[in-house]
Amino acid sequence: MGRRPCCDKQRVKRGPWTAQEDNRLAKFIAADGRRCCWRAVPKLAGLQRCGKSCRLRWTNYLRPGLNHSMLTEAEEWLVIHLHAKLGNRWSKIAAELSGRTDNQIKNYWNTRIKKKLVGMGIDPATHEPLGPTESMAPESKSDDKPQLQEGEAQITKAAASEEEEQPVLSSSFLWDGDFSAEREESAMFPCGSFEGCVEVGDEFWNFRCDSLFECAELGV
DNA sequence: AAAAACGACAACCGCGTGGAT
DNA sequence: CATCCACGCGGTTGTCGTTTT
Repeated sequence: MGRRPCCDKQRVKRGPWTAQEDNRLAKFIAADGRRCCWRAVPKLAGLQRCGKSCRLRWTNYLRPGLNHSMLTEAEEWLVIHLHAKLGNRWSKIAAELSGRTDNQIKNYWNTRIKKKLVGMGIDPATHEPLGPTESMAPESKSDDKPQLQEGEAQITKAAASEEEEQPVLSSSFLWDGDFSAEREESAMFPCGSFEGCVEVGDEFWNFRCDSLFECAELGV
């Protein structure tokens, strides 16, 4: 429909941001940058970037409170679980994880989780088993009291109070991957079941896994 | 040691949406 | 109601570091 481009691509700098640019943008936004629209920000902050680029840099990298470390196992579970529920709604998924951005979640999904799921025989798009092994389907275990099987984890949203019983999210997914080679700081829980609760934003999520499963950085 | 391949992530792009006029 | 504008979202690409050959 003949939209106007977001910026003059001829005059605007592109590519990776330098520390100096980061500094300028962060200082400007911290001062009173959010009182004007993003389009005006680069001009006022003395940057040769377009407003869109500034907004992206701020929201994905410079914004206070961002967690730039790798996702924890609990966060990975949450991402997989939320993706099964929401699909590629990265911003919605990111909103459930404090200090994470949609871009971060999206990249993590595309580069790591996707491969893990494929390696486990699960279609990342549908969360259904790949190939003819239909018996692996999560729906096939819809008993009232599901007994978690080898490598299976369950995540439920913890009730906000003792009266409030209904978990907003409650389901399980198969997990028979091996993470042991990936994180040195990980702790192995070689047998039996392991349960915990992790704080994500202002909410608490319970998780449980039986049998061989690695749990890292959970702080529970 | 050098080149090629691969992986991870930052950044860009186009489109949709909602508010203002 | 139509149009403009700013912003946010999701998909894609580019860049750089690491690993493999």
